[in-house]
Amino acid sequence: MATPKQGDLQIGEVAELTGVTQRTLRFYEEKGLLRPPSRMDGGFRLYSEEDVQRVKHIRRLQDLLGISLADIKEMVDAEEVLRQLRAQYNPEAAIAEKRRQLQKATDVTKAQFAIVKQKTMQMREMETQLEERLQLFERWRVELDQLEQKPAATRR
Amino acid sequence: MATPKQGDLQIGEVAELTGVTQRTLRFYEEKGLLRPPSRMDGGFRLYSEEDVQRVKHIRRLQDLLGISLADIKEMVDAEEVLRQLRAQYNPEAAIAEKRRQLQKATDVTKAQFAIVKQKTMQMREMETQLEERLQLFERWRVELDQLEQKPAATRR
DNA sequence: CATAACCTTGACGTTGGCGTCAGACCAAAC
DNA sequence: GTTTGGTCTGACGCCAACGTCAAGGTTATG
Repeated sequence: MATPKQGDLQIGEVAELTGVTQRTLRFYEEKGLLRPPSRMDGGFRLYSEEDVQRVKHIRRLQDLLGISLADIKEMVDAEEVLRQLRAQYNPEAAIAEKRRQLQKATDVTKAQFAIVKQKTMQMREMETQLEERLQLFERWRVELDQLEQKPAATRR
Repeated sequence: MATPKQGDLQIGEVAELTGVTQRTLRFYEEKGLLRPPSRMDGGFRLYSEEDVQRVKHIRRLQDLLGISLADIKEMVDAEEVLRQLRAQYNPEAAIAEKRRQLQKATDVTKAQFAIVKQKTMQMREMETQLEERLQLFERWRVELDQLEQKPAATRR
């Protein structure tokens, strides 16, 4: 943990890779959206590639779903459970506990899925609405063209 | 404008119909998202059914696209242009002006359409991701079931 | 006409999601 | 070892999108 392992990134690099500021990264950590990264001897944060992915994921959720960081925290927490499940998958102990965690992760994921699915549908509705409107505009444009043509034709 | 026309609604009713607070309605008016409604003699606001639709629309945009009210204002402004076009469609005067407005409305709508389309696609990506994850969970659950079954079987 | 229920305009408060310093410390290069 | 550049922890600032009084005017109801 003291020796900066290869592949680890400092906060500035992560900021550049993810497109957020350093302040934002510390803020996410503060709010529990990012697990506290390891540190160098001097105290500098050392992020993993996984952390980078997580930040990108958080931003996608923010941008796409437009939900609060608190809600996003719930989601990424569930994914943290997933990570843990994957990690200690071999140790046979506490199967009941694993089952519980798996159930929780499943529930959260299903909830997310429901939200996303509903939003997707509404978005597609809006998409077709806009498409229809564009067609309407096109018809109007044609009408305007004709209005401009006729007087010009009758004039000569 | 002084006589409360039938079908007009006071702010409280609009609030209930749309699910927003009165404060929010005044706030939207302040920010130019709602055109200032007519008033009763005493100064009470009188909204039309169209205003109600507009509020609902604004909320849909907020909820679905997760964009700022400033951006939403641009969108609904464009739709106001549309309304005007529809209203004064007969008067032949100023065809060039109408063409200009139509062009603007078309541009804005196309921009909206692009945004919505992109978001829709990304949402569908996320949808399939979540679906795959759920399937993974299901497989794990089955594995856990087997882990529980085997020791029970070898024990007897 | 009194009284309850609704509405008005300020004006200040709040929350989320960071931005922006300040002052100090750490790391890397010369 | 000193300079240069990245990073640290507070702490205050800021904007959007409202919430929440306060003090008063308006409208409907008995």
